[in-house]
Amino acid sequence: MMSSPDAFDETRAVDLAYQSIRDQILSGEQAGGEWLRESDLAASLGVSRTPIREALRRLAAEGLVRHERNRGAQVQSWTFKDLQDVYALRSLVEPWACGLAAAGGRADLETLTRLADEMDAAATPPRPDLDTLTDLNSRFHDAILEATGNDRIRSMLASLVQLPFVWRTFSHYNPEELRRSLAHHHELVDALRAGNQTWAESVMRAHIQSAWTSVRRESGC
Amino acid sequence: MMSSPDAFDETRAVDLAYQSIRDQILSGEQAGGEWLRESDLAASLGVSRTPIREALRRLAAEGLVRHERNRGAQVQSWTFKDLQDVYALRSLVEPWACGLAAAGGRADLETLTRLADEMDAAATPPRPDLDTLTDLNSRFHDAILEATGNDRIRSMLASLVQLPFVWRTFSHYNPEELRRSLAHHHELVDALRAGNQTWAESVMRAHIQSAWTSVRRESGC
DNA sequence: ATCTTTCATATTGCATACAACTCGTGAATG
DNA sequence: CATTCACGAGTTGTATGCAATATGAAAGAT
Repeated sequence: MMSSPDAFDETRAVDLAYQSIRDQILSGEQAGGEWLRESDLAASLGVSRTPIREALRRLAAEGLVRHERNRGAQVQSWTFKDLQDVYALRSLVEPWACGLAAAGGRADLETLTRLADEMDAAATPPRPDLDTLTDLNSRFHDAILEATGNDRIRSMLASLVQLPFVWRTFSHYNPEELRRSLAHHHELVDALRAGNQTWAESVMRAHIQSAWTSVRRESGC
Repeated sequence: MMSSPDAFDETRAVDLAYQSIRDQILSGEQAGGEWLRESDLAASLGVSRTPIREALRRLAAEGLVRHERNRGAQVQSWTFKDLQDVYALRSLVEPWACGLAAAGGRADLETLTRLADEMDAAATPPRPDLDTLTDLNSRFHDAILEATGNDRIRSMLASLVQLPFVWRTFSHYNPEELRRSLAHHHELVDALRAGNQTWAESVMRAHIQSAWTSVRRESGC
């Protein structure tokens, strides 16, 4: 699951540990609140505690695990308020970034188009492939952020989107919502191609608000 | 310099290392691009390489140092574009957060008033005390973010404001700009007390744009 | 002379051993 | 019976030794 962005070298013990633990968390294999014992992880991955510790600290910095002094790390557990906070921030920053990308005219329209098409394909099989959709979706959004030329936005939002990951946003969509979400992506490409800042910003805002509505409904709050 | 937020325990080697290295960077003692050798730091702080490594990784996650595989860590060096990116993001997020705080009405007005007054005091001596001003300022801004109730905003912006730290924003102000900046703080408290979202948001935006103008002028760009 | 190869050195990456700390358990005490 | 204290098992924190990797300079080939 979750293709590895080549910055990681599987032969390195730290990266192996980081990815493995991260996948366990994002896949829901490890429930929130679960303790992550260094010895256990080290034994199960066949490395020593040293790289495990480093991986855990990295994950703590990203907010995926909670670190307690002299007690260890546990999988971060999320509340509805966390989701609320994340979507509030995303719906402020990401539309703005999208507008910036449109105004700058540096977006990689070929890649964006390809990603949007691939998402269409991943959605059509008898059963939509949620893992692939999630992966393509995050790459689509990241490609837009990249086009802003402001790398700080990317790293800031990167840690934000991990929570929706855990909640598996796409599994909350009904067929019509999924179709609408995919349509938004194509509309975003058009807005970027037109270089229309307001249009791009508005579509992205609608896109996120729409997602938030689905997530909120499914959260039962 | 830089009062320690009690989350740190000076008896712990990691925290000692983290704070020490961080202070060296923020104070400008270590120039950008300088290599941070684990052995050197370990020897100079009287601890082993293990906690040094952990501190360096933490600083890397916060963007203060740059880590290169199998080569080590060097002090992150900043360009004008980095400053530009940071201020662009701050002037989007922080005014919004300030408006949120005003609408929420949960701001700790006593503390904010006290901080603003203390900054006035720190600015009046023959020579303004820039270190104290910087410290009080970051606490003032953080107190506003806290009032939003959205903890993610705080941690997000925390990593952003470190760069202006390095650039020692206050040393760029001329006397009139300093006076205006302090006046903004008092006006922010009034806007928050009035619960006026638009007012609070606007003052904060003006506050940041004003700072950006000073910084840009002094950067010679 | 210039380019390539080899090797010494410095540095990080990882494994392991030991120290310090946390917390539950149970005995001792009021 | 309730409370406190002490202790021991389990876990994290730190130190140290060794392996792997990168860099630069010297030697050799073209």
